[in-house]
Amino acid sequence: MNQRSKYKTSQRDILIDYLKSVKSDHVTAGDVCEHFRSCGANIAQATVYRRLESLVDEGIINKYIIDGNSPACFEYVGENSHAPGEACFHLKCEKCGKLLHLHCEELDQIGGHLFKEHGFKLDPLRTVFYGICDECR
Amino acid sequence: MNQRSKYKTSQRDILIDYLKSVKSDHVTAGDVCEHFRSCGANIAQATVYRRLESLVDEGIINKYIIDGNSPACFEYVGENSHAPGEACFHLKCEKCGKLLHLHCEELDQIGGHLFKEHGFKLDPLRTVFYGICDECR
DNA sequence: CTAAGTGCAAAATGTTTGCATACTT
DNA sequence: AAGTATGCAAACATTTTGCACTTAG
Repeated sequence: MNQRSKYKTSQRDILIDYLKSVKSDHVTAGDVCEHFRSCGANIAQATVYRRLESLVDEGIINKYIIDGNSPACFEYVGENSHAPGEACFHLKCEKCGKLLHLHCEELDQIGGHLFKEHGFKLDPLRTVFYGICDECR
Repeated sequence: MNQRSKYKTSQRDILIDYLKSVKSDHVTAGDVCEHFRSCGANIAQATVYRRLESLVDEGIINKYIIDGNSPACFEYVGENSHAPGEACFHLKCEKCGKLLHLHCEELDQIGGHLFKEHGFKLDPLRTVFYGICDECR
């Protein structure tokens, strides 16, 4: 953690551009590598993982760990970001595997509650709610 | 999923006994293997993983995926269980790594809210809240 | 020039699988 | 006897690492 990039390399730029271009889609490190392989941008897998990690630390992208055995996924959230309003909750259906994004005022409050009552500063970006979605019931 | 055990084997019993004996502690599959290795109970790693998975499906133990890169951990919750009152929330500190258990009325309501407003049936056993704990701030 | 980033291939980690054998029912 | 579980080792998938080389500042 806290491994922010210090040099501006072409690989870093290309990576950001790609993430920006698929904005709001969640892509895995594998997806990114695959994309670069197919479009001829030769960026090593290790670099993808390393840069992805540092971009997370810089707040340019978010990392979501949806479930232990599938790869983590990443999402562009903006270079001048940390706009707290942008954060959305993630609901993962245990049945169909779908990942739902949810903006909800009321849910926002649980962060405040956890903080005030339990001294716990919730990180909505890392937190995923598991359950069964509407369609699957 | 849904791979409940059909035969009652000695390995299954020994596994349950062990999980019961460390009740309320979270142990990883690795911990379990290690324990069996050191105490002479020769149970293969594959069996540990297979039985752990089926015990989860039977509701005898719970599985928590704390974060993508560390192993999942398991906790005994009882053979005649599924007592809904037992469910507690899990808070994971991203800094010190501590895993906190939390019983909270108010939090219980978010399940109801998600269900009524968003048609999502929350599974509190699988859901882990990430953030920074009291001590680490 | 120096610190940081890159690519490659190899290692590490946690979990799953194929298959022959052994155990439950 | 039929069906399931076990043990072993090998396979997997994702992510990390070591090291020589290149690049940005």
